Amino acid sequence: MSEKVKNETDAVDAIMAQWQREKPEFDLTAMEVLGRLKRASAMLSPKIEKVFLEFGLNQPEFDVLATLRRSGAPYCLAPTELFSTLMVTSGTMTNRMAQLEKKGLIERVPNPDDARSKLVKLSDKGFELIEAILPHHVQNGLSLIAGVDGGSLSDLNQSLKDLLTALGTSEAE
Amino acid sequence: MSEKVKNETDAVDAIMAQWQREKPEFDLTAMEVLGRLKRASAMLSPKIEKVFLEFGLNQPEFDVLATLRRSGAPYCLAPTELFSTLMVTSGTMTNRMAQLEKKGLIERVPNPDDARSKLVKLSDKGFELIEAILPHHVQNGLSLIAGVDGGSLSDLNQSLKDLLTALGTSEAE
DNA sequence: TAAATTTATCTTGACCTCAAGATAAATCAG
DNA sequence: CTGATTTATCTTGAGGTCAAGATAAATTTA
Repeated sequence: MSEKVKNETDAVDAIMAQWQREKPEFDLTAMEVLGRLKRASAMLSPKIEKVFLEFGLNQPEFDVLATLRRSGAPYCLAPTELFSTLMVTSGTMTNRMAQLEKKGLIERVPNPDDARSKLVKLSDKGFELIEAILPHHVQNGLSLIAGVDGGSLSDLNQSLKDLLTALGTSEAE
Repeated sequence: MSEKVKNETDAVDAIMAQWQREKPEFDLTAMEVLGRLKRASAMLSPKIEKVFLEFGLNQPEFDVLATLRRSGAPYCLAPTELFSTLMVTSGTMTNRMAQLEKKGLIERVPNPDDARSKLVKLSDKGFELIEAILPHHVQNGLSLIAGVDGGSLSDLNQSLKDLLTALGTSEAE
């Protein structure tokens, strides 16, 4: 458990030391791990988005194209499925779709089963773009975690899975 | 390392299965762990902010008050120290300070050493509010991770620390 | 089948954030 | 000491998100 030999301190250690001094009566175990989780996510986000920006997409736009792409042919989903998968509101999805449609990366096609919605479909241009980005995105991810040894990474993955399971998951990338 | 017996699947497993089907040639190890990290953070944020909202603060406002509080008496910092600690821009900090000042939770006092800036100081009201919130915040954090067993949590904390160290940290809560 | 209800999406208004440029004080060069 | 540069902060304009309300189609009920 805590038999590792690493003595390096990160920014969260400094924060915890302050809290310990000011509020010694608090059990800080949760704040520590939750603080690290938040910080890690915050630091990684711009590094991940950087690749998308080089291809003219921001993170939200990439998320939509990636969700359509991994759904498999014909790369077509209902808006409801998209925004529930992506954990955003319907209004947010409306904006994103308008943006992507203007760029010609998706198309709205009539839903034969439900006239209240139009389906969202990856255009040829959108398909080609996401295909072009994906290898770079995957490689970028590998680079970002390259400094962490395999065992620690495997621990991290399993622990996060435990946490997500405990929370009861949902959302996408 | 991977000798645990848990077979539960989370949402990221489903996403990875789609990618595996569509893009079997990709090494998805990074996407998997980064996806879980992002998702865990996204799911936790509203649950953490909920406590602050009950006290009339949002997350950004809490962050400022908490940073001042843990800095210790006299609970007074320069804007630059605040926004670099909190990893936001100076303009964002300007807005937050205006908000908190309007609520009477902070005061701007002249900086004797540098007339370009005014120091930000927790007001009595601000101090009392953060003191009132903190126990609830700490308890809430403990509740949020209650479903994860101690060993997994300890692994998670250490792995995140490894990751943050590898990334080269910065920011606050 | 017509009214009531539910579902799927869009619209509106407000909030938070950032990047880039503007201001003003502090510090440095000569 | 004076102009040039750096530093600290604020202002402005644009983007992304959400909550709540508005629409309109689908479904249920009588």
